[in-house]
Amino acid sequence: MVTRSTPDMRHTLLDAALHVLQHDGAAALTLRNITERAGCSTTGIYTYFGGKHGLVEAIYLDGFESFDRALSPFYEVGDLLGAGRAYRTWALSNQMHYLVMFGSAVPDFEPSEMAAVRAGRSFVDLVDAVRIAGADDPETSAYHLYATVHGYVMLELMGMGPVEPTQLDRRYEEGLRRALAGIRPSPSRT
Amino acid sequence: MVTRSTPDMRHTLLDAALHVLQHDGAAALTLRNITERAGCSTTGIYTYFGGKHGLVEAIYLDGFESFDRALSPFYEVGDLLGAGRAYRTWALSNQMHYLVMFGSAVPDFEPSEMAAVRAGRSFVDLVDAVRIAGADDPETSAYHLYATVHGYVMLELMGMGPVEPTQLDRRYEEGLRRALAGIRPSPSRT
DNA sequence: TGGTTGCTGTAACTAAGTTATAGGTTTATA
DNA sequence: TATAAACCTATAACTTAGTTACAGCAACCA
Repeated sequence: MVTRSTPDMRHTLLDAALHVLQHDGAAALTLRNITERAGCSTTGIYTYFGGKHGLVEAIYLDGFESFDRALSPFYEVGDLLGAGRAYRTWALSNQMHYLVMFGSAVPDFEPSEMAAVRAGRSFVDLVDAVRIAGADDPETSAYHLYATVHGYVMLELMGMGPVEPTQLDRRYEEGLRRALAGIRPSPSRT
Repeated sequence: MVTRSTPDMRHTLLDAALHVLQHDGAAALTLRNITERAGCSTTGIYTYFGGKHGLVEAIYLDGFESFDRALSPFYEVGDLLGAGRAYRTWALSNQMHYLVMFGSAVPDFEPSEMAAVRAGRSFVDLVDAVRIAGADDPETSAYHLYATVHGYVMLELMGMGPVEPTQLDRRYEEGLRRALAGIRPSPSRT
């Protein structure tokens, strides 16, 4: 029984794709795996996303939306330490998602101009937060913070750091401390 | 005319693979593209590497060898600033190679235990260099330096940083300065 | 010189992204 | 309400990629 397009077939497909991605990895992100889970044929991907590239771009954009929702509460109050912790928490909870956004998990994927601009907005939010926190050079400090946490998270996701979770926690806290130390003129200021 | 196995057919294949990877990207790294360039059939990949996974692992290992050769002159004299610059230079000269090693450019690839250990040796060398440079806690400081430069390089390779090359240069120098500032007890020491 | 070993190419198999086509369902219009 | 247009959907086929079966041939050894 096929009724006229479930109004949220697009959501169903995107959810299925995210489930496959998170549970079985980027290599298993095939149209047939996704559509089998979503309960339609591969044609659905073309109807709603124009193909696999469009689907991956939807994943990419959805990731930045979710990411921003996780960080904005901290940004709004200029809590850079909290934001840094939330950054890693989100990445560890959405490992494959993170690698689609920041790694090259889907080899032939490159975000469109529109998507890249959207992704850049997350950085603009960070710059504002760093400005609120009182940095001398918000752009440079924000980029430094961004690059540092990204480096820690990528190494952890790729399994290239220490293996014990507690040591990873400690290392990341130390990394945050050092990266933030360079931001305020006097680190002891409240 | 087919003579008995050219003694360096393995090298020929690896070179061809690196050429395809660097010029056409990870998505174009297909057995047929590689073997067409190397002048043999796809069977050669199975003879010398056991399949595509083995070939990618060879690329992975070759990358760390080349990487270490680029950094060791600086490590030996404890020149962390020079090593940091050489790190980025190597990554920018071998972008796709870097993404195979540190990104997830080949989605289903995971290095073997042996290969992961070999990759870890590069970090051990860095720890030694940081110790020579006089850090209080070489392990932690080395990991921080590692994560920071990796973060900067990954953002640059993924096109998620500023676009002007001179600004990327300046940003990276500033990142190095900040990351190194936390290493020596007194940054003004010669 | 004859046998063994190992490398090589051809061709076929399976899986994945994509597209053509036909059929059916909803919406709009007369 | 009847008809037409638009849209969605599934089936099936096409292309490409990783892999394997198989047969042939070159090098080495006794």
